[in-house]
Amino acid sequence: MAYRNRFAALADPTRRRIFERLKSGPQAVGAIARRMPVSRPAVSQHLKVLKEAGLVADRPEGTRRVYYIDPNGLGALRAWVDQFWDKALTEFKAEVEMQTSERKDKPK
Amino acid sequence: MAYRNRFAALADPTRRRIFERLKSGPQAVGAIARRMPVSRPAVSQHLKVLKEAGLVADRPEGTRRVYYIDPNGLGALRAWVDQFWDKALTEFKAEVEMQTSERKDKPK
DNA sequence: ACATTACGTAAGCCATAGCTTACGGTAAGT
DNA sequence: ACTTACCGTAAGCTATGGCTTACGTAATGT
Repeated sequence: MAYRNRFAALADPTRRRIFERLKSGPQAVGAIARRMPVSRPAVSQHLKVLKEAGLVADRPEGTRRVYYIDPNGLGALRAWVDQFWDKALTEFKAEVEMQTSERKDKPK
Repeated sequence: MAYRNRFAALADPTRRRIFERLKSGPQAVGAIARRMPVSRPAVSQHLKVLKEAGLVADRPEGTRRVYYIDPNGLGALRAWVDQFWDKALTEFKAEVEMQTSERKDKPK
C-alpha cells in the first residue's frame, strides 16, 4: 500500500524541494508553503504523495500539521540502489578497460 | 548537462524494469525489447533518458548497441540519499519517543 | 457561541510524458 | 551492389500529473 513508487515521489522538483526543506527540521504545512512558489494546497498534495511513499510522516500540533522525514522510505531507496552498486562498479571497470584496449587495436 | 533529474528517470516503471534487467549484464536494445511489453522504439527512448541521467552507458557492437549500467548516476543517487540518512534517523527516533510520551500524559 | 487559523480535498484546466507507427541511417552478410 | 538486421528519431495521439480556486472541517482564542 505504502512505498508505491518512491522514485516518482521524488521525481517532481517541487516535491524534492519540499523534502529537502524538511532536512532542516520538522515543519508545518503553511510554513513550508510560505517559502514555495506554489500555493498551500499544492504543498498539501505533494506532502500526501511523499507520505504515501513513506518518505515523510506527520504529527498534529494544535490546528497545524507538522511534517518530518520518515527514514523508512529513505532506507528502501538506499537498499534498492545498493542492490546494483557493487556489480555495476566492477562491470563498468571491465567495460572501460575493454574499450580502451580496443582502441589500441584500432589506433585510428 | 547529464544527471538532470535522476529520480524522474527511475520514476517510470517500464524504465525501472529496463534498468533492473541490465543488472544481469549488458544487453542490446532488441534483446531488451523482446522481453518487454512495449515496442523497441519505446525502449530506445527510455534508454536515452537513462543515459542522459548517467544511469546507463552504451557501446557499439556491430550493428547493435549494447547498454550497461553506469555507476555514476547510481553513485549520485547514493550520495543524495545519504545526505539525509543520519539526521532523518535520529530525528525520527526523537519524534517517536516524543509521541509515545505524550500518550502517557493523555491516556485516553 | 463565534470568529479565526490551518489544513485537506474536490473539480477543473493545461502541460508533459509515454506509447505507437513511420521513416532514415549504418553495419554486416551474400 | 543489394539485401538484411538493428537501431535512433520524428510526428502524433492519449493519459496522467501538477497547479489553481473553491469548499468543508477541526482545533484554538475571545
